[in-house]
Amino acid sequence: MSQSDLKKQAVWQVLAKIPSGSVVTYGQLAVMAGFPGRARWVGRVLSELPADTALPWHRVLNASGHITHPNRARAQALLRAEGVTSVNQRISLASYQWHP
DNA sequence: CCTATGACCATAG
DNA sequence: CCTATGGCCATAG
Repeated sequence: MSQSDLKKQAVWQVLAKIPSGSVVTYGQLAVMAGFPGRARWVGRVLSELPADTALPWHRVLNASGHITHPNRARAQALLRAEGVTSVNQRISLASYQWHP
């Protein structure tokens, strides 16, 4: 078990707790996992998730409420099924952002 | 060691 | 809205 694996697990655990119908930003996820200022790294961790993961990767957006994931259509479809709507590719963080 | 590259971010213009 | 800049940092070459 390497240190980097443990750090990634911290991210996965926080991600798993994000409830359906809400979203968080990469920066927030980084803070919640205990790595403030490392949003970029979090994005990298998510990019390594297997395609068939059960984790809600689609609930993570960039700071401006845009889906940055390569497969935007899929992420948007999943979010819409949870009641999260977007206007012009933009999601209102004010309305959906998760506040633990 | 150095450079390049990201599912990023805040700020400035 | 857009680009540029500086910061962040693991990974790859």
